[in-house]
Amino acid sequence: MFRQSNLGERLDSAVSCLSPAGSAPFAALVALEQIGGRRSYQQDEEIYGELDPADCWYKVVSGTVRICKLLADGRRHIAEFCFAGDCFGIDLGRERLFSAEAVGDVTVMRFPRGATERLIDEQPELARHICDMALRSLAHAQSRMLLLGRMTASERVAHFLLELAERRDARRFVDVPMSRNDIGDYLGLTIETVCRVLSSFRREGTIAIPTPHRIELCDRDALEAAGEG
Amino acid sequence: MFRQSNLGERLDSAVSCLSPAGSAPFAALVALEQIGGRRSYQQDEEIYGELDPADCWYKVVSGTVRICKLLADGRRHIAEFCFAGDCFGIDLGRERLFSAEAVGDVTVMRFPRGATERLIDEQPELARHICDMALRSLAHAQSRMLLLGRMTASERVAHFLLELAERRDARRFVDVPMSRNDIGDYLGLTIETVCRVLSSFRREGTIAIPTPHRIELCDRDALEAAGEG
DNA sequence: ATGCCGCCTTGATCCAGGTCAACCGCTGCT
DNA sequence: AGCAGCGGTTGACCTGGATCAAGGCGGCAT
Repeated sequence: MFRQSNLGERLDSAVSCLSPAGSAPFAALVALEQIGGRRSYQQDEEIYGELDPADCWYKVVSGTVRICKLLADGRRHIAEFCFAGDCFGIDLGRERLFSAEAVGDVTVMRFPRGATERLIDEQPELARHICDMALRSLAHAQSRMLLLGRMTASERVAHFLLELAERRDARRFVDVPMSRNDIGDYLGLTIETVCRVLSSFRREGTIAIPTPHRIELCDRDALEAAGEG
Repeated sequence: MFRQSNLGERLDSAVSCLSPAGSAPFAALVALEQIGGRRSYQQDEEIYGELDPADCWYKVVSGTVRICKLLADGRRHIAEFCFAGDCFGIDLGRERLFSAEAVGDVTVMRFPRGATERLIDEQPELARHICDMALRSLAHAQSRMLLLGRMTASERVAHFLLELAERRDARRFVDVPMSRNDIGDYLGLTIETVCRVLSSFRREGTIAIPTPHRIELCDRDALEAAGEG
């Protein structure tokens, strides 16, 4: 639908972190690059917090970002992980509803909202592209709702590993930049349950865990079977 | 941001069922109405099924629609309920990932996808409006993920009642067109748990249940407290 | 090197919500 | 009227995953 751009990076995401269609029109993307500024964050540094003004959006250059929310009683929910090429922080309201934090060291491009809206007015194709990304994210959010609402712990973890492998273009060895705690909060499980499921997959020979942050998919079929009834 | 339209109906939704911003530009909406056709469905009739071609989208005129997915083993997940004014079936792919069914008797407007895309090309403002709707739905999907991933049964049901009241503009008496089963599949609970939580709210005087499909919110504060820690 | 600290892993126990089952009450059919 | 069927409600019991607790292990500072 859209002409292939040579900027190379995808405009991925999901819920205020939009997922990639094809590529946006070349001219629009070049113009976008003009208004963005580069910025880096250390491990666990906050990129923005809940209730901060939502006056800009971001694209991950390198590293991993988590989009999350903390409830009053300490429960935490991670809405999304964003990897290199993914966009996040595209919100409608004036204030952030979620916070964004660096999982490891992270570099991002930062785009002011005002300039982007002006750009959209000049280049209507851009609106269509963002619309596309939003709809794609919506579909992703849908499948996550299904996962959170109706899937068992094993199904969630299997699904997570496969998603991770796909999004990071990994065939056999997947590196897992986030902590077990982060995984738990992303999947609606506790850290202990995540560990136990991973261990049981390992015992069954489905995966190997050379280090906690590197997982080998030994039997992808078994994983896919575990990921969906 | 957008001029108020006098078409009266909102373009609501969430995940392939988009939520309302303000109103789209008048001219664009008038043009939209031109290409739509009206159609009615009986209770539990399928409007479209999974894997059907996604060649059109819909707007609810009257009644309630459920957007859902059935897993192989019979587990069902309801992604969204759509009420009068809400849009649904705006998908990116060629095939439906979810099905849409009439909760009760339903009347919808049906819009061909091709004609809509041509209209968007002519009226770029429309793309921006759809983008807006998609982002709004994304925010809604986010909060549902939090609910499904991290909230207790009581919190889910309280949240559901408040959401229902708000979306249907009800102050004290909320009518509940869907079955307990539908509610369970929407909230990631069983029918029995939904019943039990409703009964416990009733026992505490938070709500009254004159009929199964009509609920009185007697103590909204208590409900709001139950809906969020 | 050594000791501390944070993250991961594993085991033991608990409980919220699922499962199974009975029954109620309404509706529609004979 | 009588009865069958279906959705809703309630009770008894079970279980998957949470919670609580105890190490293990690697990295880093002293």
